[in-house]
Amino acid sequence: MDKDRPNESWDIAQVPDLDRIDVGILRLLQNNARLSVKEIAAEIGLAPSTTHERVRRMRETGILWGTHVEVNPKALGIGLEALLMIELSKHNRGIVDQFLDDIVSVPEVRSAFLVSGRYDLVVHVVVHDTQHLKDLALDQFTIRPGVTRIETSIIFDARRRYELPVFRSLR
Amino acid sequence: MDKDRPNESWDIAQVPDLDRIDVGILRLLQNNARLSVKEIAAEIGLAPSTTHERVRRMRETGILWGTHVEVNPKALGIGLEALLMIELSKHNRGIVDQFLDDIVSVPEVRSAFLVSGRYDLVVHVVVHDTQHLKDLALDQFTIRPGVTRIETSIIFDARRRYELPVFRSLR
DNA sequence: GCTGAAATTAAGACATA
DNA sequence: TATGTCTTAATTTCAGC
Repeated sequence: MDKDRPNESWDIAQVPDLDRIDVGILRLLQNNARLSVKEIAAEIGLAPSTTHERVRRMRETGILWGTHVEVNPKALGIGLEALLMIELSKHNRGIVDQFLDDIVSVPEVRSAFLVSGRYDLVVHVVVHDTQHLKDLALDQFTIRPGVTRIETSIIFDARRRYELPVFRSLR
Repeated sequence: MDKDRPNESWDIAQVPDLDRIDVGILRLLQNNARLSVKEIAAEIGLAPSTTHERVRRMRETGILWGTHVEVNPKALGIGLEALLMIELSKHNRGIVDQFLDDIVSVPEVRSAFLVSGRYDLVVHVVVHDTQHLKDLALDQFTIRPGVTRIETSIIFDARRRYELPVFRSLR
């Protein structure tokens, strides 16, 4: 769903073929991007060079995008996370796109979703404490033109999965 | 915010010291976990072995967690993402924790947040199409005991940042 | 805590089947 | 498309500053 990525939108007929081995490789790498080709090969029962070629191909065709390390938020002084549920007054395309682009440059913003339903935007932010959250909401969101209402939901607990499921037929 | 990680919750006095160089390394690795130590060293102007030692230390102390590759959702047949806003009837701790643990084992769930405010849970799901989304909502969420209401927000567009900001003093 | 060099291991290219 | 070999490049360790 992010912008500016290679091969983000394939024609449905152009989506590269994948088989069960490819999916196995993807599963391993989504959970640990630092696995060596040798380790992956041993896990899935293929020769390292073959495994290497498959990984290379998936990178080239845009199935595999970037890799990211996870950093412990507490180590950076992040003590609180929240979801900001935002209602906009105007749904003009240009305004909404600009809004998305603007807020993603705010350091506290981790992700921003343009959605259907009661709200128009859901924004995941990370902050130091409640004071910081209040200042952020007021200075960066309430103040923006087009914003009619913000509801702040503090995140008490979270769970994440790093492995995407497969909803297509495999070769 | 995730469970079962090393050093997830440091005492505020025990948070490891970081300096600007460490933060620079973290910034680079959050955007590209495949950077070689040599490349990082060149970028920040340090010797590779020193850089390596800093990375090793941050891994050991739990500042750096895992690494993950990003996979193009379209390559796996994922055509639609949504946020499910869920209201629960009972706020008994055990029930809520169990609920979180249960839904994170549903393949379509990417992340689940326990939050304050109008809803109790916000769940990010990935599906093939709208039919799939309907089935998922009914079969996996509406059906669960304790769920009183679900609002489905389809995600039209999204932006993400992979770099966490720093809200603490540095050595 | 930083450096530079040495040893170990991995990545990436290629010829072959 | 899979494999084994080979070359290049990286990681990781360590003695010295």
